[in-house]
Amino acid sequence: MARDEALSRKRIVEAAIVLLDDEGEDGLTFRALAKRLATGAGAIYWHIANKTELLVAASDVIVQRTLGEVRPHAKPHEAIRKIAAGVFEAVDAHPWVGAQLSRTPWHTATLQIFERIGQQLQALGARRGFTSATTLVSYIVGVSVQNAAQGRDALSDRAGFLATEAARWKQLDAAAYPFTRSVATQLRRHDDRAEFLAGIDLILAGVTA
Amino acid sequence: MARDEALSRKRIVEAAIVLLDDEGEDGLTFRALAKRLATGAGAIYWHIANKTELLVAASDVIVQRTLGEVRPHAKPHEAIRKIAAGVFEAVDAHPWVGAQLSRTPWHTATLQIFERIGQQLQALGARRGFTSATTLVSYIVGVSVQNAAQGRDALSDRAGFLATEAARWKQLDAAAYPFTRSVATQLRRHDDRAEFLAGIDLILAGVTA
DNA sequence: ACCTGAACACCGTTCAAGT
DNA sequence: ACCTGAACACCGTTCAAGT
Repeated sequence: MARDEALSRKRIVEAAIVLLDDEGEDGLTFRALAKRLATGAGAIYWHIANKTELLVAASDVIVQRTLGEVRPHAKPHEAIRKIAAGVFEAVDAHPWVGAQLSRTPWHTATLQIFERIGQQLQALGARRGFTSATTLVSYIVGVSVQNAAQGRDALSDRAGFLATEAARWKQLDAAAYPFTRSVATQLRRHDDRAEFLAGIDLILAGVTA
Repeated sequence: MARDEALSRKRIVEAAIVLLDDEGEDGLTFRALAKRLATGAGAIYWHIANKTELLVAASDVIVQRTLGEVRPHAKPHEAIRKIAAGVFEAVDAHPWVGAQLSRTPWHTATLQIFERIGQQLQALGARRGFTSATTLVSYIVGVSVQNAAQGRDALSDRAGFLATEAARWKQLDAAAYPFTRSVATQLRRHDDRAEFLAGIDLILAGVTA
């Protein structure tokens, strides 16, 4: 639709998002994007400086949209969990956003997450707001990115993947990997999203300790 | 030196590390690597399947070396700080390792960090060892990656960079960014490594709460 | 002002041909 | 068994030429 509209930065970024979601990060090429926009590859450069800027703009759109959809919550602790879960799910749904967030930290997208978290920490009466917010944002972005990066192997058969991994952990050298072996069973039955939120609770326990 | 030795997986990986450190991640090409090894690009493929495998092998070497250099410490809390600081500094010195760690989580390198942290958590008597270890490792890897990613802008003139950033934060819209504005001063005087370790302490406070 | 598309300077990877 | 290097199928980006 709207294939005959004039080219614009907005249309280009939106087409890039669709392409990234459809084909993955490798699928975004100027040639493929130009084809979808029914134009030449060079035309895009009139509106966007380069591929980096395009990726930044695309992931900013996703993060902004995501945070806009996170409803406020009266309890700060619960509000922080909702923001965290929102980012986690957004990066899970758009794995290419994860790579982008870790590549350009403290730009618009991360700063918006930082602000939202910080406001809730203030409401919580946290003493060391800066350190607490930094820790939480780093954790949220870090886990989301790592989750998205491994998602591909595991997506189709998550239970099977975890079972195989757990079996591998159990066969590790007993002298070198005692801890990993001892928690292999927990790996098999764990849920990434729940584990991520448990980490949020852990950090918040430290913040309010 | 040793330029006339036979090609081997080990020599290739070591040359790749030097090249990555010298020229950055973009500097690692099979052509450049072949030139340094005084051979043809195709020769490398006899020993290494592809570029991904080469990057994984190279970052495994760095992480293994790093963890080997972290001296044990009688106090678990202090030991965890030392492991964390070791990874942080290694990724800071070899930024390309960061990208690799977040790209392939739970492979050899990350698993070794997980094991080392987990052992200390057991020594600490932490109840929920799996969740605690997962949270700490995610945080350590996440922050290290994000720190390495932004390092380039900031490396030459760290104080100036932070001052500029802090000034930018203070000029943000007051209604939309109240928290960020309120901590701008702390950004200017903060130290990345100290802040990172403060986050470790925060999480450990939650673990033992 | 904006678009086109060929051209440039690269990549990772393959593979026939050598030793 | 191992190495060579040209060739293939791509990239991001530029730019003269068009409208």
